[in-house]
Amino acid sequence: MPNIKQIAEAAGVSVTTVSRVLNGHPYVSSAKREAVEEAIRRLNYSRNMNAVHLIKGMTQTIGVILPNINHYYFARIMEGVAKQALKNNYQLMLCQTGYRPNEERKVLEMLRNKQMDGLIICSRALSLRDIEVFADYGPIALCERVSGRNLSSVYIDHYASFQTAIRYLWEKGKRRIAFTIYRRNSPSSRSRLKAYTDTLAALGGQAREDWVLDGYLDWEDGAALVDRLLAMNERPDALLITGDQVAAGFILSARLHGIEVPGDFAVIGFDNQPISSLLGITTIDNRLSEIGERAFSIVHAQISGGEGHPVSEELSFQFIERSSV
Amino acid sequence: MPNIKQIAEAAGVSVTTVSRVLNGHPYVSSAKREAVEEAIRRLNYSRNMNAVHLIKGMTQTIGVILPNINHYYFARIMEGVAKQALKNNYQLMLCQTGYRPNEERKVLEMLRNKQMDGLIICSRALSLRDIEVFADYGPIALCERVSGRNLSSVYIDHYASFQTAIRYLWEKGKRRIAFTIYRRNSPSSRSRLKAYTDTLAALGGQAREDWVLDGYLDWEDGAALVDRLLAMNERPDALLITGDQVAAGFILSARLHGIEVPGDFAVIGFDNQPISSLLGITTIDNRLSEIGERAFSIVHAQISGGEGHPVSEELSFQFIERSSV
DNA sequence: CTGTTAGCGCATTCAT
DNA sequence: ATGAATGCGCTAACAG
Repeated sequence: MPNIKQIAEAAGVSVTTVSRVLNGHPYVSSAKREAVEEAIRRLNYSRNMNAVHLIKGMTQTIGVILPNINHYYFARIMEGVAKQALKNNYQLMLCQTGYRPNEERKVLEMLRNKQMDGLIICSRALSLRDIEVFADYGPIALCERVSGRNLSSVYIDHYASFQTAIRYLWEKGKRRIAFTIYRRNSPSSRSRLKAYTDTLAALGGQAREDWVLDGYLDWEDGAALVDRLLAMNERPDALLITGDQVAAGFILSARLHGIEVPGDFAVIGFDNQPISSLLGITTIDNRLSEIGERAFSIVHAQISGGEGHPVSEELSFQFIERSSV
Repeated sequence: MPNIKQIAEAAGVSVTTVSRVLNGHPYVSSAKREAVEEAIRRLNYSRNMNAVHLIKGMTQTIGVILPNINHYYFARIMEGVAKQALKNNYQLMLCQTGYRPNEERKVLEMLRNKQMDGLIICSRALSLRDIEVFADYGPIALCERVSGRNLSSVYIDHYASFQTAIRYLWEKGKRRIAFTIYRRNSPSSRSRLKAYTDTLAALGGQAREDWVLDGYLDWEDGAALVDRLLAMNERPDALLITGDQVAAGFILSARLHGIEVPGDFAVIGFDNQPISSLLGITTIDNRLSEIGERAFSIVHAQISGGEGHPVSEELSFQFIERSSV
């Protein structure tokens, strides 16, 4: 592969002039411009972007941390991020770290290394304190509510969405409400647990610790939920299921057991996945794609606009009433 | 951010020595090694990887081209790729190009640019001829059958899998077999169409052009398929549906219309997605995650092992009999 | 409008 | 075991 110097020689100009046409700068006579373009074509030249990255101190790349790309929640966020990245001519580093703190640290280190200009964290194992340290090296946005830190944030109000869902169930006459989550200590789970407790207390209902069901992430977990409920002495009459694929797994498995939704259990799902529409699951649209798009745009704006303060942006969820309650 | 020279000064050694401890080389006295490590810690030094990439002519990054990450098929392949990337300490550039030739070209250009050391193409719009040109700049693997070119390939024999499915339907007494695909001119669709024609001809059945249904990619497409079938004068009695989410969309929508599977239409899906298990869909496991893993490993081996010839690797599909036929 | 020159930060001969 | 010097390929003052 030839370099810029060889192109300069071949075209009979200086490297500066080559660099200028490469970067579309003005002040190049069309004669020289054409000579350079001809040399580039003839020698099959292509710029070595690593040299550009070195000298500019930037890579036009942002990283995305997520536990697993093969899950609707993350793939949908990523889709939104990628859409904006394409539009803004940015590259994406996909970092599937499986909630392993050390892998997350390696990615943060890449920000420091200048392999990426900014970072989006869809979900995390590390503490905010550990993450914030790296904000000195480039803008970081999280897909969760964060405040009082040098970190940007795009989020849905999970507390309010849970409150909405619980009140809806209550109005429909449900008094025995349980809910499922994946990780008990995730930020969203904490908000939801608090909403569960607060809202039922306000309504005069009962928030039961043994009705907080964790470890539910995917289709098969939803299917397994049926057995767990059947084994209970005291069964709930309504379920909030955080993730429509879990809700779908539950509903489809329930049918096989002769259990009816909403008859035996009312169900509210989350994310408004395509499957929820097909099964008539009442759900809450968390606007995942837009979260991804906004996260990208915020990070991108901070990279371009010379930093500025971190941004916090709340997107409003949407309650979608169908027929599972 | 300090650079290697400042660390050298702070530690009272030369930059060479710093570089040596950075890269874990031998022949450094422990006294100097510790001095360097201390200086690194004290000045909060981090290597600028762009300089390393420039001088080494490599980036420890491979790119992945796919049309859309928010689809089971691609997310599952990507999961496999990412698993191996993590294990081998490689970075992944996710390039969601939406079947736009120009975007695919930009990614190929990045290979030439030395922004990535190799490339995996999950699905494509460009011709093999256009792609092959770039194999001079780094190993490229496609997730489809390719031969006689300077390109590696990991694939399932779609011809054989279709043949298997059609014969199975035939044995079950089905004589009016239709099938759905997404893109009519994709390589896999061509194989499938040929298998459809050949196999039915061999069995003495009828391959009908109007029973080749294209444009079916996702859940809602499956749901829409119901209407399309109902509008037909002559209806098939069996469907091969390439993608379990499409099959699921069809089955769930069919139920709402009082149509029975397998009673009115037998269905065979593809990919062995979790939903197929929940709905009892007979399907063909295309081993997507392993395709991703193998694609990564092949590209990685070629990068490390100084090229060598392109590799072609066929993975065997698995027919999974359930209750939709 | 054009060219000379000086780095960007690092790895790596080649001496010693 | 260590260091001086060279260069990876490019951009951007600066000087004309």
